[in-house]
Amino acid sequence: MADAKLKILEAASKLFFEGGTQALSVRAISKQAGVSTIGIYSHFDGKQGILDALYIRGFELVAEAMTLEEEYDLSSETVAVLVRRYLKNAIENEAYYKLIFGDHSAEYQPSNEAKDVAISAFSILVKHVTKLFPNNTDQQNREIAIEIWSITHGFVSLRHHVYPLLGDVNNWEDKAVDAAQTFFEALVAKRS
Amino acid sequence: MADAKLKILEAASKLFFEGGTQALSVRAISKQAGVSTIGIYSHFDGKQGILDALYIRGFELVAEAMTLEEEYDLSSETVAVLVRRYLKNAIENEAYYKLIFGDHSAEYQPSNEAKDVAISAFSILVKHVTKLFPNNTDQQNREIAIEIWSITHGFVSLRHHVYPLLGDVNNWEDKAVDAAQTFFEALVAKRS
DNA sequence: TGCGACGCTATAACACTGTTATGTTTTGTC
DNA sequence: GACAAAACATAACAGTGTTATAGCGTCGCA
Repeated sequence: MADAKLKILEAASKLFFEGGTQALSVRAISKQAGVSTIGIYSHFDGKQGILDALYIRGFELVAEAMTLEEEYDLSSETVAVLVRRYLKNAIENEAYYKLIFGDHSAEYQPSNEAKDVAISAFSILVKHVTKLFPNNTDQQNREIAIEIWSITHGFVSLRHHVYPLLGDVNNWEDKAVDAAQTFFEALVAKRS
Repeated sequence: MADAKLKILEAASKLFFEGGTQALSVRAISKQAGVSTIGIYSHFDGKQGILDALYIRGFELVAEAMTLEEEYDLSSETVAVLVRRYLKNAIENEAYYKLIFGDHSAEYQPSNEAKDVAISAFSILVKHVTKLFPNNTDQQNREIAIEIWSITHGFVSLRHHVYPLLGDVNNWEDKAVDAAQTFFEALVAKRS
C-alpha cells in the first residue's frame, strides 16, 4: 500500500475510533495524516471511500467475534459465548458498530466490496446454526441466524438509543445473554 | 401557535417525511415554509429544535401504535397484534423511526421534553406486561418490556441495515411476529 | 536520452451547511 | 404614543465535501 494511503487510513481509523463519524472531516483526516486533502480523493474515492474502509473493518470485527476456533456443538452455552463476544465487540468498537447500524444514507452507501464482507460475516453465523440443524435448507438456517441476530442486536441498539433515556439498567450483558439463550432454547424446542 | 412557527413545523415535517433528515437543511425548510431561516432559530432553537419536534413526534407515533383501545388480556395473540402495529409504524414512518434509532449525536441530542415523551411511550409497553405479571416488581416488568422491544426492534433494524446487503427475505413481518411470539411464550413459560 | 502520459500532490475555489450578526419591522404593554 | 421585546430579512461567518488548477515525479516508448 502506498505510504500516503496508509497514513490516511491510519489517521482516519484513529480519529474514528476516538470520536466516531463526526470526527471524520476530510480536513481533520488529512491534517492527522500529514498530507493534503486531495489524497483522500485519489486513494479513497473521497470521504465515501474512507467510510467504506471503516464499514468493512466493522464487519470484519463482527466476523472475528463470531468465529470460534475450537470444535463445538451449538448449544445454549455456545450461544451465550457467541452473544457475549458480539456484545463485547459492539461496546468496544462502538464507532464501527454505529457506522453499520446508523443512518448515514445521506453520506455513505456500502460498496459491493463492503456488501461482500457483510455477507461473509453473516455466513459465519449461519454456519453455526447449520451445525445444529444440518437437515434444514440454507434458507431456513439463514432465517434462524437472522432471528438470533435480531434479538442480540436489539439489545445493543436499545442500549445505544433508549437506555440513555430510561436511566441505568443493571447487568445489561447478562440480561441480553439470558434473553438470547431463552429465545434459542425456544427455537430448538419448537423444531424438535 | 404562531403562524410562522406552524408553517415551519409543517414544512419540516413534509420534507422529513419525504426525504429523511438529509432533506432538512434550514434553507430548504425556510423556503418550503415561505419564511427566512431566522424563524428556525427564534421559534425552534435552531435545527436542533426542529429535530427535537420530529423526534417527539416519532415517539408519539410509537405510543399510538402501542396503545390498545379495547380491554385485553396479554396473550401471545395480543403480542402479535402489538408487534404488527409496531412494525407497521416502523415501516410507514421510516424517517421518524430512523431519527430515533439513528446515529445523530453530532447534530442532535434529545431534549428533556423528548426524553419524557420516550419514557411515556415505553411505559405503555410496561403497562401491557404488568397486566400479565401483576405480582412482578416494576423493574422486572420493565426488563421484560425491554426484551420484547429488543427482538422487535432488532427485526426492524436488520431490515433497515442488513437486508439490503443480504437480498430479499420474504414474509419479514410474519417472521418477526412469529419470533416475538416464540420469545414471549418462552418468557411466560420460564416464569410459570 | 528526450518527450509525453499518467498519477500524485498542494492549494485555492466552489457550493453547500448551521449559525450568528446586523439592522429593520412588528407586536405588546403601559 | 413611546418604549421594549420579539420577530424578521439579509448578509456574513466558519465549517463541510468536492472539484479545479497547476506543478512535480515517474514510467514507458520512440
